[in-house]
Amino acid sequence: MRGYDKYAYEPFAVTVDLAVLTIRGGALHVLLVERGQEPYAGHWALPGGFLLPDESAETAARRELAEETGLSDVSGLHLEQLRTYSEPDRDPRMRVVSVAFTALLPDAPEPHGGGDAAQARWRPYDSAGPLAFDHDRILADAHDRVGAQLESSCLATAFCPPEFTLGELQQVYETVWGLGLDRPNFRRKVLATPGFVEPVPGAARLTGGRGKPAALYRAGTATVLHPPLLRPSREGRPA
Amino acid sequence: MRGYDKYAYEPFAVTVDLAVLTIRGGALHVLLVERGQEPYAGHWALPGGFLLPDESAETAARRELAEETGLSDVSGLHLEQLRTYSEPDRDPRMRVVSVAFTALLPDAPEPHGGGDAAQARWRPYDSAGPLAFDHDRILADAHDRVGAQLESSCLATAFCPPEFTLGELQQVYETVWGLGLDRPNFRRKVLATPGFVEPVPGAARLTGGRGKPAALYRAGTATVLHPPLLRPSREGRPA
DNA sequence: CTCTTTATAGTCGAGATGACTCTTAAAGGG
DNA sequence: CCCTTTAAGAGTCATCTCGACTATAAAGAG
Repeated sequence: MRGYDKYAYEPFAVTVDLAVLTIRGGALHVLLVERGQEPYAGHWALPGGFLLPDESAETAARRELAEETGLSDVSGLHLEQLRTYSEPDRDPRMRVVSVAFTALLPDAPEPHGGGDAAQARWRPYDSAGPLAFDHDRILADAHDRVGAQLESSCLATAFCPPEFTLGELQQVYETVWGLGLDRPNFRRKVLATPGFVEPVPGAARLTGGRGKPAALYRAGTATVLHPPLLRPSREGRPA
Repeated sequence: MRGYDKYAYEPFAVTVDLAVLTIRGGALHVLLVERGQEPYAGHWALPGGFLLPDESAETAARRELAEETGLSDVSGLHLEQLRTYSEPDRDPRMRVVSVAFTALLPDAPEPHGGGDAAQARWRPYDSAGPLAFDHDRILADAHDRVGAQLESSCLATAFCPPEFTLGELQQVYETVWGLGLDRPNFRRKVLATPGFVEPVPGAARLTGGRGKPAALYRAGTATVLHPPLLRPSREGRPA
């Protein structure tokens, strides 16, 4: 806060950018909007927008999320600050500082384009880029962060509907991490972690096709995983 | 980025705030500056300042760090973005969005007050508050983040001088976590993690007092701890 | 009915971890 | 000079965890 009254300070435009992730058909998807104006007209970008005068970045992010996804209730969705991007040349027109957020959605309703002309669409994460501005970097950072958080938090349930099977939960891990997990071991680990999931008493769901019906679970009260659910590392031990 | 040309956007003042942490005499300390002007004149605050027109937040943070600590070379110090604070009322004078950083220092030279009149001083973390603005919250968030990062990264060496003993490294963990660790187990764990530390060939240091001289180590090349060094949880297993 | 598919239960060994004990090498006091 | 104190570092041992794997149960397809 030094220099408040001593030096002139530069005014900046402040925006929020959202990396909205969901899982559709076993693949990680991200919500993108098509830009209608220069620069990057016709390119895809992460949804976002300017802070209003009386909004915090969190408030603005939640407002933008509601606008872009068309969901009526975004109050329960997982929204978390990622980091702030402030390189001087990240927007060719002017100095823009952007606070990026990650949002995780359980189901994936088609976005209805928000309130303006730009169309919005779910795109597979692997074929999302190249995006406008530095959004490729933001998206990659969001993926890294979410992948790391799956290890030590109960975040995975944010990708799942209110009631889900352990198979669905496992698919969240496999999809985000991009690798397969052993089903009995995953099950043992999840059930041994108090507060991660709690069984829905009598319910079982036909998973939509063949096979034995799976028991249903709800997200538990815990937020951190103790001990963590570590993803297998490539280098086990170079003894 | 929607609405760039459609809506007016509010200009914001953008600052950086720094939670500069070090360990002095077995206690966590934080660098504070005394405010000379209203609001909060006479209160202590985290060092920080406005972004210059052509600076990224990271560049500004490193510049402020050099100014506030008086260190000639801050290029090697650990500096990391924490999060951005943007509540509309966090500064009573105007709308200020602040990007907060954590910085970790090995040794603790007395700060020489920077280039302006405000005095700067190391304060014990436990008796640091109350601070100006929302800096208590920022400082607490920084402590949480650093504590969590000690578990899964090699960050602890950032608190240590270039050559250090395992006892000193352990004290970093104990100080930040606020609990005692078993020395042989800590030693075993650190040495079993490839790339965490590497021995300085023939060197041993008289630790300054009684006891067997300890071997010296340098920070290794690894950045992540696989597997992590978990802090003991209060609830071991309520079986 | 039989095969396939998916959920769930159980087994087994290697590795990691927590709680200890013991030895070694220095300083300091008498 | 000897003995105590202090801290480093080596080693032990039981337990827990985890990965790999096998087996059983419950559904649909043919």
